[in-house]
Amino acid sequence: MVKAADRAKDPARSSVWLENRAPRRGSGPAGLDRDRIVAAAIRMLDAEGLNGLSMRKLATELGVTAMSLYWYVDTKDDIIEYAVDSVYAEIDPAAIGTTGDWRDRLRTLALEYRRMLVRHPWMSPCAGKYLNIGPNSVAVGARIHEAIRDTGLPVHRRPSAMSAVFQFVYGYGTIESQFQRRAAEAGMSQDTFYGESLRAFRDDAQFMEALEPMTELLDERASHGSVDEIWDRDFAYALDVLVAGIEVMVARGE
Amino acid sequence: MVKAADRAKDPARSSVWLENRAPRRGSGPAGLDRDRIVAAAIRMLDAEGLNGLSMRKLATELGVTAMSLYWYVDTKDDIIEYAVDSVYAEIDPAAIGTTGDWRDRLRTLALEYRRMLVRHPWMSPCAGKYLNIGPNSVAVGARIHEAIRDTGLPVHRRPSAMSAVFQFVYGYGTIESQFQRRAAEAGMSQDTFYGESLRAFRDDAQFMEALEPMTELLDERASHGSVDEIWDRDFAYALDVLVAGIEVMVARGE
DNA sequence: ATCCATCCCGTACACTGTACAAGGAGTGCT
DNA sequence: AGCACTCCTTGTACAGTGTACGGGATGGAT
Repeated sequence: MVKAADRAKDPARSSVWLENRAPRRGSGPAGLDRDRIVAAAIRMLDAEGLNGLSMRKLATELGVTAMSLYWYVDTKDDIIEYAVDSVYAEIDPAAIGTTGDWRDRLRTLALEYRRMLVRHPWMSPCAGKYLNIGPNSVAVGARIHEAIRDTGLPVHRRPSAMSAVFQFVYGYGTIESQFQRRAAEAGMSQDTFYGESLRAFRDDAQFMEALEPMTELLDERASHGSVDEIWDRDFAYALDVLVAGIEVMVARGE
Repeated sequence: MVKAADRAKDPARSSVWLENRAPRRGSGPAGLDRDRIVAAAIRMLDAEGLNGLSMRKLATELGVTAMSLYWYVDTKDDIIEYAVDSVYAEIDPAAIGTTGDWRDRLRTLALEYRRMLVRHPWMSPCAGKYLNIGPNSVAVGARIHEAIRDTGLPVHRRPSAMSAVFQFVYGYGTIESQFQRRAAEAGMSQDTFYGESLRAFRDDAQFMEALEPMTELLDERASHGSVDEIWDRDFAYALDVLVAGIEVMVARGE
């Protein structure tokens, strides 16, 4: 029998979910519980960011000492992994359905996914660090797969198509959420922060040459509404591009 | 005059590059130098990952104490930000050119970008944490912009199109590099690691239901060559989807 | 000789994740 | 009743982190 501590340190362990199938449940004297721990961790991550989460602070918030947490969890990283899967539950698979136009389903999924990333800015770096395999994320993945299946693309092309759509959503949501985080940290609205960034950019003679062609583009964009509207419109348009691309491939039978 | 330490802690400072325009250069008695520091940091990041980089270890490698580094740099995060921009230089903007079919240029850029992310697995989490504004990254951005400009898309759609392509590349490169990192940490080849992951997945009754439709897909994919080939083919195909989508939008005048 | 900028280092502080061993609370068995 | 046993919680301790602060060392200019 492998001890929990050894399991946690095994580099081959790719996800808590694959090895630790029987989660420790049931609350003890302190009313502790893995779900409660993860929920508190998410609150703290939302409020203070990835670096703001520490075992001691988390434990204090739960009225307990740091080491108590280790009864329910092998590692701090495990908490984060549980938290990552937990927020995937905000994308309700049931609300998407398994029938209807695949375009609509894909768009809804993409939108929900993006919103989730923006709501939890700490998610983006995590998605690049952990495997994101858990009951909730897998459920979402299944919906995505179903939507792609119904496009009519050949089987061996589906993973690529899934990538094309959802890696894009991930990347887009990342940029957006990081931008919002920066603006919030600077104590500015998104719009003034955007303006400030632009001005800083333009003023910097060091980059003038390379930046010149881009300022035109950014100015144009800035005159088309608030930053929020820009995000939404850009995202919708990019999704249209992807859907159009998929339709072309389907028509080509490729 | 704002002191360096205050500047570093100013939450409004979005990038070292925007505020710290006159980099401290020139080597002192110990032969130290910001370029040397950043180069050593990249080596260490490549070898030991994001968590493996510490000021003390980095200093030791340079034959110096930790605090010496702070003469050339305000913060550890700054080193990472310099490192991030530095690896963008691996995508040679000159090699891409500004003429020729935009499709070819886009594909080359995407491929180089992806390779860069895979070469430096620590880059992906960073891209989600920092702004990636620096001379090298801006130069790459300019090439991307030029390629998109030549598609014939209307000006106000270009940012969206850039997002669609490069957020996808970023997301894709992230998944790929993380997968490779996991495999390496587990001491397996990519192929056996892929097989192991599949088996673990399938064996796990807890997720059977949601996973069932996906195993077919994964099996199909596994039978189509090595993991490396799968990455390449998936990526190329997804790029085709995007290019096709852009062409449709151009044709629609949208 | 003095001053000053530049560069480097030793020490110290608050904080991190977590290993380890000891304790308490509850339950069931004898 | 006493004992054993499992489940949960805690105190202490360690090695490591980023970096603030003050003090040297060096070399060139005056």
